[in-house]
Amino acid sequence: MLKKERQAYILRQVSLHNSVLSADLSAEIQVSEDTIRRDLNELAEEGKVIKVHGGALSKSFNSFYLRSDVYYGEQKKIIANKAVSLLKDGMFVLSGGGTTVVEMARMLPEQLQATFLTGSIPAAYEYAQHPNSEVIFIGDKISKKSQIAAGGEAISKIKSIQADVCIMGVNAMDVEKGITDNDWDVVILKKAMLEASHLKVIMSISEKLNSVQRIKICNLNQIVILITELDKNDPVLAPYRDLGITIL
Amino acid sequence: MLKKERQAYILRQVSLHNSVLSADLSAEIQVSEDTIRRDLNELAEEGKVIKVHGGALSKSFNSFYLRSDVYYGEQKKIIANKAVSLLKDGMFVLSGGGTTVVEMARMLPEQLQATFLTGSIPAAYEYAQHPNSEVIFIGDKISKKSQIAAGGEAISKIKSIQADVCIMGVNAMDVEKGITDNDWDVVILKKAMLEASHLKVIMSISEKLNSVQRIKICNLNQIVILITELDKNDPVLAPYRDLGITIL
DNA sequence: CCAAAAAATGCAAGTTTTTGCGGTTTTGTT
DNA sequence: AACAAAACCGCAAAAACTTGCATTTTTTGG
Repeated sequence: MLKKERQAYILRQVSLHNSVLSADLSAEIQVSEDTIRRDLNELAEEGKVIKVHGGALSKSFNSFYLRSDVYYGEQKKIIANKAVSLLKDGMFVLSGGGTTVVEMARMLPEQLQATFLTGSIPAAYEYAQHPNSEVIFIGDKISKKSQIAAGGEAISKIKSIQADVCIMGVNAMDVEKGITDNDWDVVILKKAMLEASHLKVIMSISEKLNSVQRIKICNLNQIVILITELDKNDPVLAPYRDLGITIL
Repeated sequence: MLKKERQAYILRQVSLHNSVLSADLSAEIQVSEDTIRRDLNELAEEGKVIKVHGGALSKSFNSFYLRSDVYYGEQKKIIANKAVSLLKDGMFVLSGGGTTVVEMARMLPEQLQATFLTGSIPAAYEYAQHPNSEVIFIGDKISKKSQIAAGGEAISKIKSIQADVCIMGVNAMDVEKGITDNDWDVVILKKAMLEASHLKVIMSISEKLNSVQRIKICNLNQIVILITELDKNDPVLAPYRDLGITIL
């Protein structure tokens, strides 16, 4: 096999799998690992691949795996935009505290006159910037990890109210296992929030779909509306639609 | 799986779920926890994540800074420095929400283990950044003007506690007229805060000395400690010292 | 076609990186 | 203060890399 052929084969494998191991290639092409290494080094010098210890990565690896926060930001803006459309004047909105919620808070239309209840410091801060809406902070001890008020005080306060809509981001969701999270305080809080509101809306970037974390918040059949950055007819969402959830 | 791939996976999990546990990752990727820990340390050194006991946190989630306009930054830093010296381990601190307080919150010594109660969003945010102190947010409707929780709920909550020290900035003070402000909500709140604490400390840049605003909070003889950016023996402060106030 | 030069390949020896493991220390919690 | 989990430390084995060199293959110029 010619050198050029071999390198072409390597490139194909890289673009196919996003990464290759020197040992694998060596076995596949039946040449010594040294040769593979030299090939990879050449390809790396030419800028065709990224050489790493043990093999090589595709150039597009960075955008594929190391999706920047900016990239997530775009998705979250799409979600936030859809969420905003649910809000009407006079509504009582129980709101969580994730980054998606903050994004939504920044996008509220000027004239909206709603009342937001939240226990999240960043979210409250953003809501407070809004000219026509009110913010009520549900106080308690602040959980450092998530910057939200968590504790019996907050829980009982939430339980005592009845909101029109509850909007929150989720950490993980799965058709089988429902909505899950890994922070005990947050779970308790979210449970209470969902119980306290009539219209239960959750927001999630599609990457979090079909993932599970340790502590369960609720089953999916409790959820009324699901917002992702995907088109509402995307096949990935089919199983959720089948559960009777409205997809936005 | 290549090391780089593994680290990329970790980064994705972190930015997706805001936090990860070493044990989880270890199980997911099927490598020893030691390896995960080494990865997390590397990523932390590169500034990609924040390493904590047991796992790591997303950098972006924990660092969206609240903008705070500091006009008299230097003077307020001097004041904040003096105020910090009053705080001791185990203290219950009732804290206001002005820029000076925020400045102070940023200057807390690492090891301080105190509990801060506040109704101010910016202040709570800063306190929450501190590694060893606790923050309890006193919730209520947020007054847009001052970014603090103001209302009957907050008042009655404050009245039900007994703090060691109350630290707040003031808007105007005068030997004759006492401490005054021009925002009704804030006045009510500050009154309650002063009543609820044993050691009453106020902070003010010297410019605000001998000025009066519309609504009265209290007389100066109630105040125990006054902190300004001036030297404690500055003649401007003489009338206040004569009232029996300790000048810092 | 041939021979010299150049390039490519494989191999061996030595070095570096990576990883997991046992034991100890630190940390956080109760 | 006590306990368990997590972090740290040092070590050792395995894998990967480097370098130098000998051998083979390809190229090139008569």
